[in-house]
Amino acid sequence: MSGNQKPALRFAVLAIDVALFAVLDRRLSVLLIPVDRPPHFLNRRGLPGGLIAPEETAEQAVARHLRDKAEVSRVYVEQLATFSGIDRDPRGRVVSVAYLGLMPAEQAAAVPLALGQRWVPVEQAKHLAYDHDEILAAACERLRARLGYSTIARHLLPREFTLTELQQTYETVCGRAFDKRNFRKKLLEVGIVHPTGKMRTGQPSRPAELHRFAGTGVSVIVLF
Amino acid sequence: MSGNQKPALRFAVLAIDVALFAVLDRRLSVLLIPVDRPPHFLNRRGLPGGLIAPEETAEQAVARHLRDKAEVSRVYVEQLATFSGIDRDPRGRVVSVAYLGLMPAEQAAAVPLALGQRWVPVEQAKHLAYDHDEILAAACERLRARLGYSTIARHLLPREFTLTELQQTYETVCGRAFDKRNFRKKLLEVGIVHPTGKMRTGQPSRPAELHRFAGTGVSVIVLF
DNA sequence: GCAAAAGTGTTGCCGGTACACCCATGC
DNA sequence: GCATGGGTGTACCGGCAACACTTTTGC
Repeated sequence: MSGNQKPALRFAVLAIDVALFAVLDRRLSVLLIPVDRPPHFLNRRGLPGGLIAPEETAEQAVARHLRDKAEVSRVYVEQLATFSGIDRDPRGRVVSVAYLGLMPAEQAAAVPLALGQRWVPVEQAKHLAYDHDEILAAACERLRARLGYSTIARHLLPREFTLTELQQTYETVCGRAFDKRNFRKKLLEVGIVHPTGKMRTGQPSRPAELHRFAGTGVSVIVLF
Repeated sequence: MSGNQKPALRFAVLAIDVALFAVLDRRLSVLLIPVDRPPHFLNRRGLPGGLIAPEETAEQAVARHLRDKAEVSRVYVEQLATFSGIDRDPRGRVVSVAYLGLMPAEQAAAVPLALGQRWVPVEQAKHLAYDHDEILAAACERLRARLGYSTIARHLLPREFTLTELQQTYETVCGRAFDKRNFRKKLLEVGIVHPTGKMRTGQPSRPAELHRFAGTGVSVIVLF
């Protein structure tokens, strides 16, 4: 381990893994794929991922693997952390750059399940293969934190949404309730969402006004 | 840049880079080493770093390179982000896990400069080799942010310090002044620092009481 | 005794939180 | 007309920011 080791220019095996979240049925859920790699992992589940090719960035690898393996495209992702534990993959040394991804519920519902992949509520996503428990825990923690000081929630919702839907998204991810009046006041006066004038009708209740996030992309704010 | 380069660098090589900070002479400074790699980088400077060996984690690689190259040991480091731009190293594909490191001023002053390495105020650390400008910018931003909601500042100070030294450290990193009474009140009532009873004498002014950070390690708080 | 930095409390204001009722629609 | 969720305003309280003078030492 000390400096008298010859610089090892051998191939590094570099991978990406993605904790892709959606709020489904009022639960924070993560997309898991089947893992069956005898002798170490039999009938387990894990996060989607794969190797980084020699001529692509980690971000491009994320997009490629989500497209090819999960038939998922146009998702928001951001880098989480890199996991370099020596034995994280028992087959050999694999260093993984982990990403946090988000999807609106409707888009998540349209993800094909033919490949055995499933949306699983995070509290049930335990005993994953490799070190994916650890990656998932880091991703959850990061998501919860970012919700409070960024507009990242926009990527968990469709373009237009009601304020109740927005609030429920926050409540589901953060695991606690917010006061309806304070929540609306805050988001509107900070100016990160604004009303469209359109109404959502068809429910057996008073119609709700549809809103949109202001601007594009994720910006930094202070919400709570 | 593509696969037709020489074999040793044909696929991704994994490296670490460290933005190692210290507050010296009331300036936030970063440790830079000389970079002389014809034909791309002549007489430039860059962050210390090096390759990750096959049997060590990224954290171990950081410790090893700092020890071997900069003769620096026992520093606090935390992972920053991974940089995987395809052309970030013109010699070939190198993916780098970047780290943020911190040192107390006295320890930084004791770092040997024989190897050409220098502590450089961050505002003068421009035009670095590779993508190190980008890494350094990310590190500065992260350091400033973490100062406000963690006790990370403990690693920029010696074990015992005066409240004025602590405040100056915050002011230097954040680039703005704080009110003396409010600053002390906050840090003391939150309980992250506590007085030792010892005094620092020898200056031509009233002696100041020495303080310590409570507990060990970095914890999460809200300061401002 | 003078220069230099240490130490110490109070007040006003703003923002966060707690809280309850009427409204519009589908059936 | 009734069930369901949508939408709205106020009052209190606590935390943050602004602010100036006295104290202790070295020289």
